[in-house]
Amino acid sequence: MNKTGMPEGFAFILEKVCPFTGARAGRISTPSGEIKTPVFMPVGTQGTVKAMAPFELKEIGASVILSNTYHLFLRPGREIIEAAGGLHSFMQWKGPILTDSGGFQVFSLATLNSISDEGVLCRSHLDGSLHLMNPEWSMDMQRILGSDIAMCFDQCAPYPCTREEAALAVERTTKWARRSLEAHKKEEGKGGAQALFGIVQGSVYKDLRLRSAEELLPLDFPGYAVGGLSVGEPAEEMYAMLSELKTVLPREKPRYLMGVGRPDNLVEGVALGIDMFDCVLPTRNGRNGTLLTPAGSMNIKKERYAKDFGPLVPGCDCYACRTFSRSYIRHLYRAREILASRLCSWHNLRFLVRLGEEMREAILEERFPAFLADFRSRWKGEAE
RNA sequence: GGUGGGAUGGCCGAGUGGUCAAAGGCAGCAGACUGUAAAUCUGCCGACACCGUCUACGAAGGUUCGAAUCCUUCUCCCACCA
Repeated sequence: MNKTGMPEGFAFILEKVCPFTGARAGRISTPSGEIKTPVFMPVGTQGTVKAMAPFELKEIGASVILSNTYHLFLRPGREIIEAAGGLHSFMQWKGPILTDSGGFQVFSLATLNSISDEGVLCRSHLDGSLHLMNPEWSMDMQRILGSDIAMCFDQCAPYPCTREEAALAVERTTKWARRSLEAHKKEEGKGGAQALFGIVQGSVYKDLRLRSAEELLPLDFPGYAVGGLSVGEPAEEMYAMLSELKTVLPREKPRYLMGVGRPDNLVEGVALGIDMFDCVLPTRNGRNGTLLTPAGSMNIKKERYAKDFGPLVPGCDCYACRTFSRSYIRHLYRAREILASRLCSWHNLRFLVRLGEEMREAILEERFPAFLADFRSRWKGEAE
């Protein structure tokens, strides 16, 4: 670990900051390659971005993908991942991987869990078996996975939640961040370079967000994530939290807004100083027949597209848009053909990855405010 | 020619005197999806003047306060026998 809190093989260079909005362009170096920011990271929960092969992700322009500690722990399990030589080699994705700690599953699988300071007693959603998940467990598993960026084991408060609940989650998240860091240092001795990011909690309470950040900053993580947002709160609440954190989070470290999201959330997030995003939306919605466009979502299942032989989204450079008509994709979807899921995921992923590229370009070329205004004027939430 | 079984909303298919505009499934239409228990889930799905009325369970007639359900005749389909 060098003097800036950055582990070997990991670095963040802030290339340019938009003086009007605070939008940032940068580069993250990892042992598996470079990530240009702002960046959208496709989610590959079970060691695969659903319906997409690694070479296709490369074609799409994805530079880093997400995977999940909890899911890969339950299946295939620690032993098999270790025997495979880590996740990169197991899933044949050579680029950077960020692993989520399992903290989010504590929240999303709440009915199966009981939480204490020690950790989370979690019933497997697969077979009902009982597991204790805590910072030490998470750091061990993330080391086995061999991700380039690991996340602290945190507690994500639901929305809505009371101040008291949110405060407890912050308190626990801080405790767990210390333990995560401690455990991670020990794991480092076992070889491999991995950056560990801290996660700011605090629900929609400004003071709690600030407290959470204040408590985590001394731990000097090489990157900071904002968690516990996009869990059902109005977008304005999310933006309010981000603007609160904008000046508090260290300028020279990457900032990651977890679980976001929609194109408008990405753009507003970048305008509020965020560098990294991940979301299941492009793949999940893609599998469910919803496509992203500059104006908003469009549902390819609609009857109105039955005889629409134009491209999915005019002007899009993705394989699906370059090749197939709306009518054809609608047909595939209705016929429940697996190619529909693939092509819609393909488009949505490309759309968000490109959005990151476009924002980066705009920031570097010092025209982000115009980009922002243009995006807002086009965005309606729904296409046509 | 005889005997038995059957005909239910776009399709398949429950229902055998009232609580039936009629289960369930499919198809259709619409909506949702934000660190993935999701190729998932939800709603609508006879007509209209839509908190009500009308038309409906092969057709026509009958029994009954009341029928998709019981009776009669007819039409068509299936099986077996001749």
